[in-house]
Amino acid sequence: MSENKTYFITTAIAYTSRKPHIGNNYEIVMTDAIARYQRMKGKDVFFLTGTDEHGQKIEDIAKENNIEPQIYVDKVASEIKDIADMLNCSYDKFIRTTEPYHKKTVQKIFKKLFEQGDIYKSEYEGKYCVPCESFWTDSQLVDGKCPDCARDVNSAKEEAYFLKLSAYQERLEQYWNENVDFVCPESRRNEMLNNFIKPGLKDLCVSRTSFKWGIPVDFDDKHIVYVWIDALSNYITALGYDPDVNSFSKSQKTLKDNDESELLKMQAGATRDPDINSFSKSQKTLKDNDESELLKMQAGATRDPDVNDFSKSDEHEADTTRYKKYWPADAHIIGKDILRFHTIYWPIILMALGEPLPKKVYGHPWLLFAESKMSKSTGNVLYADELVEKYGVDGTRYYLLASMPYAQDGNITLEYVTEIFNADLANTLGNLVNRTIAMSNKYFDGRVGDYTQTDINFDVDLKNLTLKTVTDFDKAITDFKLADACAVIINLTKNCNKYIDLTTPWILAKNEETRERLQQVLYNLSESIRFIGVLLQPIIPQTAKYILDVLKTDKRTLETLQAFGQLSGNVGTSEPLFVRIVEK
RNA sequence: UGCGGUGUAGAGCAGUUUGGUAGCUCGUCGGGCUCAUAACCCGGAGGUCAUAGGUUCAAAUCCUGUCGCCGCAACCA
Repeated sequence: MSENKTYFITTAIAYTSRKPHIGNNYEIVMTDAIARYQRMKGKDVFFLTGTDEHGQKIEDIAKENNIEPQIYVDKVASEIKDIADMLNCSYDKFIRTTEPYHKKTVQKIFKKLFEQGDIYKSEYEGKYCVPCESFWTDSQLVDGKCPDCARDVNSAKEEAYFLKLSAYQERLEQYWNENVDFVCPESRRNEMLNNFIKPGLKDLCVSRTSFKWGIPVDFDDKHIVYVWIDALSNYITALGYDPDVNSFSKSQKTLKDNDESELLKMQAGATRDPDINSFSKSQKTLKDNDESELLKMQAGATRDPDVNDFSKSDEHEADTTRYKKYWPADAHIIGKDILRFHTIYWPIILMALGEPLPKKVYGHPWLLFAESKMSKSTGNVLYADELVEKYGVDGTRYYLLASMPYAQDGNITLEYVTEIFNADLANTLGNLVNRTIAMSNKYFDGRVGDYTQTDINFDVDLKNLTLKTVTDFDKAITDFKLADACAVIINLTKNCNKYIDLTTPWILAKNEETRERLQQVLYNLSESIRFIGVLLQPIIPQTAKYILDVLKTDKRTLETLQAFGQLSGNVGTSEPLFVRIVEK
């Protein structure tokens, strides 16, 4: 196990056009589970999330509501952050693209790329719908007409800046070839490769003049930096990257390993407290965004400076220390729809800047509502707060993590969530903890005694499975297969339940001669439950803490799972972890 | 049309890389147990593995064709 090594993981930044639904929230929960696990492995983790707040759409929404875009995005960004907190996500920093340091750095990046010739001024040509004032691509047109208003479109030109992707074609291909696991899942990698890279890259339009709500190109301010350079750059601006400071001055030709980041490894000592977030987060339910809120904002047209407490690391990156320490990213966790931007455009932007490339990008699938895309207009949608209210934070987290496939779209309905909640959390896990703790108290006043190794098959099998679960879990979560990771734990839990039936402790309790055996049985169970509790920490942190608290153990690290038999002392008493939900 | 998926018991899925008696969860039926949250444990029923051919001693698994469904196709942030 590597110690004191950094691990930088990010979600995509969420677009602040509206309150996100549970399908949007899946990403941060998954990322949180990985981040928490990496902390358990002793990594110095930096977990970044945030919001993307610019663009035409937001400008339009703000106009419709007759408020300033900034007021609008403040509100939505705050909702997004509240949801992240509610779901107990242990991010280290929440970046907003409207923050001054981000804007300033993006302008510097744009300028640098322009000055070195990677960005050039040209004309954007496309189909233009005059009434809608929008450009469309051929593939967007519906029967050759504007997809919005179904009217005819004309060819039109607009002055714009372009990024020379074509110049980096070879280097990008080389990186892809030398890092076969740069993009996962594999099916998505093939899709990118066949559809975009192999046919050859076309230069990318990186500015707009059709709207104002964005970061102006500082040397040509009728142009606004279009989404790619603005949004993608968050991953480095959040760390304090500054193109004027030579962070990685040397060549980035060979990026296949992380020698450089090793060099930049943090000095000893600055490890993060893994429990810093586990319980203190607010469980407040979120108010629905209703119109009165918007009206209120219009009335008080000024921003409340206190509302904007977004950065847990209060200081806004004034230097590049953090950048040097954490970049390149170990993992970008993003939706499958934006893989292209993260696996083609983003690496090229970084190459142009002379910076190292991220090590891994995972394009996760979508969470569908009853087989169809979540959409507010059709009512096919669920929100995090509805689920948390019914299933609790951990019930919600568990469903998301346990039921999402690795490469294919997942599904959610209240029926499915209830099914999983009852089966895995209430019946299998909750009941196991409850019955075991109850027996410990009933038969031994909570004393677990000491570990006694036996040759009894039941004991040996349970112990072996318990130890194997640790490595299986590690493998699954390292591959980002959270559903497998959950299944591995539940499998152990089921086997613990079976162990109880095989060893029949209630019969052992009847005879004084079998009292010692009874103690062994309960010990083995409690110790296996300790393993379960430790491994559940990244998945359902509150419940895991509760379990470990009930066991009254401080053996909560991965190191304590290297050998079976470390539990000692007394256990406490337990309330049911999850109460079965009976629909009616 | 190109590319990538996908079609397995009532529902949701695994298995296909490295062919060898079809598996898991939920539901259902029967049994057991009573420490426990009407939970837990065991067993049964239920599948021509989309379809048509082919290779093979042997195919859900490899090859070819067909049909259905989904995603992506360069700027939809």
